[in-house]
Amino acid sequence: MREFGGECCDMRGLLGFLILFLLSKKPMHGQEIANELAKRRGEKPSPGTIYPALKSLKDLGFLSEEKEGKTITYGLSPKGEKALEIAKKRFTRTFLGIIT
Amino acid sequence: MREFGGECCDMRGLLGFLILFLLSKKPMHGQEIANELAKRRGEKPSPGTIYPALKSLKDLGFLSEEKEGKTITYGLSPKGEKALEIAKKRFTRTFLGIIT
DNA sequence: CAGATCATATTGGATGTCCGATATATATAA
DNA sequence: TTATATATATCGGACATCCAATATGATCTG
Repeated sequence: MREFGGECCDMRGLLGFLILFLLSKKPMHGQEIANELAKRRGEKPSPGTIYPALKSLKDLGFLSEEKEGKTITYGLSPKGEKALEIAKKRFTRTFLGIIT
Repeated sequence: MREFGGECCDMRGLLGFLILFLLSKKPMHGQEIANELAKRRGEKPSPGTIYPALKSLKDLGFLSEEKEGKTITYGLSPKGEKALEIAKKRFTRTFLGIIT
């Protein structure tokens, strides 16, 4: 049970969900997202984590992107917003009562 | 990204955490825990999921148990309560703002 | 134009998570 | 006693997650 062995409570499986949530607050590019996740998690996700995650979300049609020079600013597509709402409901039902 | 492919938002990596939380509310045996998880998740975890998870938590010294016939009622040990508090803090910091 | 820096991207692999199938033990029913 | 149901337990393996290392491309500075 990895989440209590010292690296308690990582976000296994919920990374995409967290990214969608963060992007719903404010459009960001990859590094900004990584930094924002670092604040929450305590550790900055590696490039090999963040970019494949973004690619997956993009492939699912959940992201809008705007390229400007070397940076790509991501936001939520309408499909992404819808997916986030559904995911939020499930997340809330599953973890209800834990956050007090 | 499995959590949006149709089986959105499973609890990957947070199963042990959820079990500790449930047991902090009320001591339960394996099947009760599985049923309680079913309510939250929508799907009942299989025996191959729930019992290894309980074993891990037990091996970590987080559970107290009381055997009575064929059922084993689990509760939290002092060590388990402490671990839950720490895990709750991390969870809250990570997912703050998502549950509205 | 080099050289440095930053953002993005890919890939290989170690590890973790969870399920299905199966097995054991206890209790209940016929 | 035999059959059935329920709770617990284990094992093998499919799949997912995430990181480290590395590579690509753009921007800036000397």
